[in-house]
Amino acid sequence: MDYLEERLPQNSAPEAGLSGSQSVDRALGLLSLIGREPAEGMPLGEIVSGSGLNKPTTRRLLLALMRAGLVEQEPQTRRYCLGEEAFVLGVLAARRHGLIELAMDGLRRLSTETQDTSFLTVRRENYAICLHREEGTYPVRTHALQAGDQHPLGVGAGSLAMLAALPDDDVDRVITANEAALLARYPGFAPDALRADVGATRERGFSLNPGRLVASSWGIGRAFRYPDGRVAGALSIAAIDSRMTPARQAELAVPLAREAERMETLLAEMFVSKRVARPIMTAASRSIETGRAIR
Amino acid sequence: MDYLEERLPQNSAPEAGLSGSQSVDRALGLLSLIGREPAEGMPLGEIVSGSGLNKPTTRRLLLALMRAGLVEQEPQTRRYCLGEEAFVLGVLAARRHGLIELAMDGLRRLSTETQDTSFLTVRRENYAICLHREEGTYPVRTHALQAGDQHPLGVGAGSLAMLAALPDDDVDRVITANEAALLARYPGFAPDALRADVGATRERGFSLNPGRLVASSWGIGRAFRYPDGRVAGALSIAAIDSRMTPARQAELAVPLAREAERMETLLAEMFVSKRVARPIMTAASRSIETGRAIR
DNA sequence: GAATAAGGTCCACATCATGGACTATCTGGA
DNA sequence: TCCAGATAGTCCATGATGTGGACCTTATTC
Repeated sequence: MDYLEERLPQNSAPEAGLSGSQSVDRALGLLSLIGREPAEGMPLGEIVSGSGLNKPTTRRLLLALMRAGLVEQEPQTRRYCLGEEAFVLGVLAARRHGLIELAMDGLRRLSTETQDTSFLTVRRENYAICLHREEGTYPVRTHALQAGDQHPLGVGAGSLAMLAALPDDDVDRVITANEAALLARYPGFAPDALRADVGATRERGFSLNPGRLVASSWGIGRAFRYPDGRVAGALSIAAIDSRMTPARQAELAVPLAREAERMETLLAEMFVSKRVARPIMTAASRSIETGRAIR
Repeated sequence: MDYLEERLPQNSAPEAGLSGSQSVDRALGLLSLIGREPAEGMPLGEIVSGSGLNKPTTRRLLLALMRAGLVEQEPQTRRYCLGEEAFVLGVLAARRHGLIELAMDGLRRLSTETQDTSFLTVRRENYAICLHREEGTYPVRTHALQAGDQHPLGVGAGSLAMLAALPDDDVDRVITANEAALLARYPGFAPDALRADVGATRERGFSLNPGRLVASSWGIGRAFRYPDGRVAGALSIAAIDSRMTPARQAELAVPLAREAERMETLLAEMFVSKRVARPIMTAASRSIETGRAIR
């Protein structure tokens, strides 16, 4: 009955507030779960175990999501994946949350100037998700990071830049929440190593991923903030190791910092002109400890 | 109790299949309703009347959507609008439904070659929604259509191109479903006028909007299909009337047709290589007559 | 400062979501 | 060809969950 019981100690929190919409929460949790998985979709069994719900309930909720077009099921594989409506909804939401649009010019400038591939990354709970990848012209390119990919906060250049931009206690909370995932799936990103990386990033002024995720695929990153101080996202540049010597790092850090600052200016303008205040409840303000949007 | 009772005769359909997830359906209906509205968001009262639900239920479902980050509420105005998570979800869904990515090159070519603004539009039930707008270089530009805008199928160049690409009985169903909205909010797009436009479009090979929506803002469009024959979307070009003489229409129709055909080729490749078959249930396969995703 | 309207919450009731048990379908091995 | 095992999907009695009338709270108007 307790959701995600295989992850959370049965009574960790005394189930603070009964939501009054259990099934909706569960359905939206499934949506997030399916989105998390790479694009080919998930089989029912995996969704069942991943969500902690039982099969009939899961299926029923999936049918509701399918009715709304947010989820689709492939006839061949019977796998469930995000639907067309989710895509359309994203376009609609982009009118308010158009970080990509805001960042596109900057990313293009970065990739043109440096010839390397640049990225826009945002935070999503304890994870970082790559929103856009702008190809560089240099013929040897790393494809370690695609739009839509997600890794624990701290894994990867942009991701680490955002982690380092958080206050200390948030850094601890995030690393603790991700500890299991880090140890299991990210060798080379032990919790202590991450803590050291955070320190180094703050001193240096930009983050550095020296090929830890994919060998020879290096990257540097820099976070930018909303006017109210919250971390909004990060810009990063990736290249093969031979194009990431300490000298070139310093060189690349200049346009990177320039574009990150420009992003902050753009955000500030947006918030002032549209009088868009900080939303009452956003993904970022939800409990950080659950580690998932579910429940 | 009957959802949307102010629109549907109380017992029009004997409530075909009880879903088994009433609240989820309702919540997702709200999501769609909020997405439909232009970006500043909707006040609670409007959501209540627009959905046909009562206030406590609406509010409770909104809270669930807010917990998931799909909806946000502005503290000042207390209006509800799409949240950051909806935007992120769209990016995730784009890995499968990346029509925009697929179309970007074509749109850039169109805008560069013609100097005018070009658009990607898709169908969403009885409506057409603009997914992307690629600016042209010509100094006088029409801003009649922005990304995220939606109009009844048939209203606007791309929209009309898609309507004309449907089989006759679908055309009738769509126009009938939109009749009230057309008469109320789209003077110049009377149902009969639309039917005539469909015929003209089919004969001509491309659709034409002679400034019907916004005076002097003309456009031509052409639909493209998935390999299985379903309409996938439409490309269109907009310009001021003086740049849309019959001669120039014919001239523009050439690159427009070329790019639409290219889209069909790209889609065919995608479907073959990824073996992505037609989903069991998509937005497009849902009942066409309700006119809304809700219930 | 009273009146109006809109946003938001409470809680008893009964409707709707739940999940154990079942069936159908697919896959691979002998 | 048939069986074993695994995965997908459905049924339906039960009671937990979502519902909505009534009420409270906060802004705005005159």
